[in-house]
Amino acid sequence: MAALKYSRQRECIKNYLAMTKEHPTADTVYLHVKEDFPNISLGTVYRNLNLLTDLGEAIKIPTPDGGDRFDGNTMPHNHFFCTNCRKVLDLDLDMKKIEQVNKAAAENFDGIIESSTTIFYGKCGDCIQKS
Amino acid sequence: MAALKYSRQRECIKNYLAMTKEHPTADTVYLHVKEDFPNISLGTVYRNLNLLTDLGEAIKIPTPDGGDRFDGNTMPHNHFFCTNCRKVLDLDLDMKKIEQVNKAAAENFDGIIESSTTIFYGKCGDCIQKS
DNA sequence: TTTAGTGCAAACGATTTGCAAAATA
DNA sequence: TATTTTGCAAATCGTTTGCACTAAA
Repeated sequence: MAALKYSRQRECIKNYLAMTKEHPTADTVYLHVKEDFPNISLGTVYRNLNLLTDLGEAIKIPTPDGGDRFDGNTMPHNHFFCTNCRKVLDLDLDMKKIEQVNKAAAENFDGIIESSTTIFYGKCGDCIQKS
Repeated sequence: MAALKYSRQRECIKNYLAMTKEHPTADTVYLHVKEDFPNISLGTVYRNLNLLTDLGEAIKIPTPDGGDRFDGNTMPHNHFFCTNCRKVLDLDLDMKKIEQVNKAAAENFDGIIESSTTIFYGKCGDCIQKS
């Protein structure tokens, strides 16, 4: 049910997610979209972010920080979380390896594995240089 | 600093984590430990759960549900999250595969990868039968 | 007797929700 | 006009924290 209706706010959020590479928090999205829609509320941002993830047009990345990050790139790929500066980066990784792991995991399991998320932890290049 | 001192509450939490396989939330731990320590507070449970994870005597598993789960089994292993009943299960998986993926990930990355967590998603055996 | 751990309750940050008004179909 | 989406504010959820008190070393 629930026929989807167009909204400029959602469009703007979608565009922002599509062009940025910084894996923003909901609040960062809010701050950015606010430039075009000064009256937009955080609630609307959350509603649309959730809607987009449900539609498969965005990805929600949980971090050890508590808050989630959002990513407009829905192609299967992996993420790196810098434990020093708390940045989230994309990780270029042969997805064949991931599929192999998924397959291996399915072998001794009586349920159905639909997907898997891997987050890598460590220090990013920037943080290493500064130390 | 901060010399560690014994506490029966912590001991009880530790024992519970050691014997259960259900990957409990902080609240579930609280409810259980309350049977032995009726006056224990949720704050104490959180403090000890965090202490134990810092000491490496427990693992904190973030779920898409928001709340974290805790695991007394600190041996490297993987977890499965049932998107239907929200249960967390252990997954028997050859850790060599995981290490391969970690290694592959490090190759094209200018930072340092210290660890990685993989969570598998799907439907567990119980939920499949019931449908 | 010094230091760490506890219970309690208040505070917190991230996210969700109810509702009347505004936008879309 | 019918239905969805919005803005706002209050509410909720999981977790953390300050403080006076108790237990361990």
